[in-house]
Amino acid sequence: MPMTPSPSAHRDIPAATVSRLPTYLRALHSAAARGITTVSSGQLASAAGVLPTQLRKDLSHLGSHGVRGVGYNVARLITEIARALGLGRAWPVAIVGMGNLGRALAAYSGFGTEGFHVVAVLDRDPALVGEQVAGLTVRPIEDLPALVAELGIAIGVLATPSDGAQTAADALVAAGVEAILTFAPAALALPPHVSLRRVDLATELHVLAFLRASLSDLPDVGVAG
Amino acid sequence: MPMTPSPSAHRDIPAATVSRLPTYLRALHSAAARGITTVSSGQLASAAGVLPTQLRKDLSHLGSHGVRGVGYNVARLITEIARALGLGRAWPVAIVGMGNLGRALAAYSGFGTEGFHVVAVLDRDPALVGEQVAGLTVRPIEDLPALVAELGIAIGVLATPSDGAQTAADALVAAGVEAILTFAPAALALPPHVSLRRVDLATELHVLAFLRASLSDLPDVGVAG
DNA sequence: CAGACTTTGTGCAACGCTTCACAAACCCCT
DNA sequence: AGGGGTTTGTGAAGCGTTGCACAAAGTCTG
Repeated sequence: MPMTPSPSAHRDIPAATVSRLPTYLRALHSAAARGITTVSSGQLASAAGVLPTQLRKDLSHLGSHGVRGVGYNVARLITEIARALGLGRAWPVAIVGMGNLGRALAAYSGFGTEGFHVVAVLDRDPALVGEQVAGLTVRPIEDLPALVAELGIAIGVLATPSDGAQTAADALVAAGVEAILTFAPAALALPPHVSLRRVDLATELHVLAFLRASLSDLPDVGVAG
Repeated sequence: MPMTPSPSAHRDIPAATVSRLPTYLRALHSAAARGITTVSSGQLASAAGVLPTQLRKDLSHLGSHGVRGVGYNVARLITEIARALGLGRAWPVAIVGMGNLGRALAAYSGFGTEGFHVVAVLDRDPALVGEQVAGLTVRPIEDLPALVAELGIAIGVLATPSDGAQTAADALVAAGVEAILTFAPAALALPPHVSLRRVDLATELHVLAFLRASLSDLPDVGVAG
């Protein structure tokens, strides 16, 4: 079995590790921009807000190797992480739902790096169709199959209200999109081969309220000034 | 203060459970709105997208008790979860950074439920100060201490670019805010008593790219129609 | 009132992730 | 060339979370 002997650490990267790799990548880009060519696990870890041990264990899953006594080559590590994450190709993104959040996401600069590009914005509301948002014309949902085929859209972002989320998700899946990022606080039913990622702003606030409230319960902390 | 002896399961609720409670709460509100007064763990779990066992274990940390053979009383469970999360009081929120994202968050309806209210919006840029956003006047960062004292602000939301995030966070902490939700993709250094929660949109896209890419690597899935 | 049925609550095992401790490997200086 | 210092890579322990299996507890029917 060939199986590409050395650089085949593709799979079996723990999910927790994957979710930290983008942070490492950002810190590495920042270091490279400052002309730094080598970093130790301690430096990189503190830039990323994790422990050095965790960074090293994370990196060990990549098959990437640092140099003992020296550290990691910044440029090489950037390449390794980018490859592990599947970057290095273009990732055309479509955003469905052009309310406040959808507009902000369309204009958000964080969505325009590392190969991610918003190439289509859509809305169900005919009143919004045809408007210009972040340099793009708002299209109706019915255009999705054509847009996906034409632009190679690989990721769909749902910024619709909760009630429209399932319908919009179904439309994305029907059009061939297999990765969805949703901001709608609703449980979506999707085929198993579609990857889903949820960002729930209300939940984050609730968790913070819980943390803050249990803080106040504590006997002697944070009361006196 | 009486201290309410029996229902004091406040602390030692697992973090994973806390992060699911808001979802349950939302499903319960939806059920209540439809006139449903009793739900089984199976029904509620499927509405929330988790397994019934997990729902029951989560709920067991609340001290709340359902009725065997019947299920949970919707109204009572709403009260129990809300109390566990520290809801039932007002949570004034301040948003720092009035770029695209900050504006969208200020107008986002999901931030206006369950006692959460955006009561102040701020920006470092003098050109933005004085503008109206979502019915509020943009204030300069220097006003934070006065606003926190006056409005009882308990939660700060950071929607600034990465470079300004640490400064803005310091200003929030100095003003007395002890819970921060940040959208800036930067590692923040904060005093240990301040609760921090990060939402990183770029990371979510990267993770999706990884999931999508490993999907394509798979031998025989999703290729043929 | 008894027995069948339903649904909750929970001890326990399995799993994954994090952290520690330490050996292996490399550089640099003399 | 050798020794000291530094940093990586990883086995193993510790911890929290998930999922299972089953007993306990309640309702409903005859």
